[in-house]
Amino acid sequence: MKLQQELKLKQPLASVNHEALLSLVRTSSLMQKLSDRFFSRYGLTDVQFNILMILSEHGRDGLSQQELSEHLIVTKSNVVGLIDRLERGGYVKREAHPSDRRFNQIVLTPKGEKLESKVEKSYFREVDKMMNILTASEKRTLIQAMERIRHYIVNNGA
Amino acid sequence: MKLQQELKLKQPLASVNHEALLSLVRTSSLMQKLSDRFFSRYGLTDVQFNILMILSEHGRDGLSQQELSEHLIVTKSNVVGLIDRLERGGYVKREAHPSDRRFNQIVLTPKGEKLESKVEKSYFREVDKMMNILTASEKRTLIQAMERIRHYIVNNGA
DNA sequence: TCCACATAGTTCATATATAAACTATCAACC
DNA sequence: GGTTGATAGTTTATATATGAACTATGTGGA
Repeated sequence: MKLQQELKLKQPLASVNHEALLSLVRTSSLMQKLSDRFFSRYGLTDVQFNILMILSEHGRDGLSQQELSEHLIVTKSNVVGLIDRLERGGYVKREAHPSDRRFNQIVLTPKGEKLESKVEKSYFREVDKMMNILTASEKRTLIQAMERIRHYIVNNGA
Repeated sequence: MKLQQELKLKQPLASVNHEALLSLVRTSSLMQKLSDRFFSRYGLTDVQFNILMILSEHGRDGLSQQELSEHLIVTKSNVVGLIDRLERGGYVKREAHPSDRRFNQIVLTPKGEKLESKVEKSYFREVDKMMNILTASEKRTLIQAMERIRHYIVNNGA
């Protein structure tokens, strides 16, 4: 569907720049909703799955909440609640750092590991299904264009 | 910066599909943060400005909260709080519908109108600055590709 | 007319996100 | 070795978002 109808705009978008921006934002927001539905089948949110996936890359020592916040690109205060909920579900544990008591080492439980590896397979199948709608050339253009936009934001918006 | 570093991934992204998807999601999230900073200069959030802009298109009769929720593509329960906060700030008013007492007609106050028109100018300047980083051809490709992705989501994810 | 159903808005529980203020711990330096 | 400053995590206030359950109102049919 055309953006103008999707957003119920009374007038066509006057500027291609604005149309391109809204295209991107609206698509990302729809992807978010699709991903909410997908992960809720496993009793997870997308962010929770992301944490499980990051932790599964990092083995027995896990990551501190500070490190997690850097991987997730959110504030450390946000991580507190995220880990609280995952801990309540039995998917992760807060363990003491052996030499520095300021740190929590966040590690997957066996239950968390099991769920992660199950969901991950299904997740990548869905990603392929959706993204194969684009041609290889479109994907290259997209990746490249998005990188330039991020470069602009990081160097100007901050 | 390359996505792999931005997301602190230990390994390069195995699939172009996943890389394209994360490009998009990560860029949209950075845009969100940029827009947070932009609108906070005016004491607004991006969603609040969006509401003001939608209302300014719709004149004296305004919109019901239900209609607003359709424009914003959020649930009606979310709109309650959004309008509460805008009303508290003096930017909008809930008015009674003349013939159907179920409806609130949401309209801009003069204060809301004034702020909207001021912020809007500045907003479009910023959009142009950022999106002019892309070539006209990249923007066309982006708009077109995003539309196909949204079509897929609406027809498969629902 | 009254009953059933639909519609608009609200409330509540929950999840995500930030910034600011706070506690606890550690490290470094004089 | 004690003060100073940095770092890790928590708490609180606020904003956004959903879905489910609720109230109030309107509509249409038997």
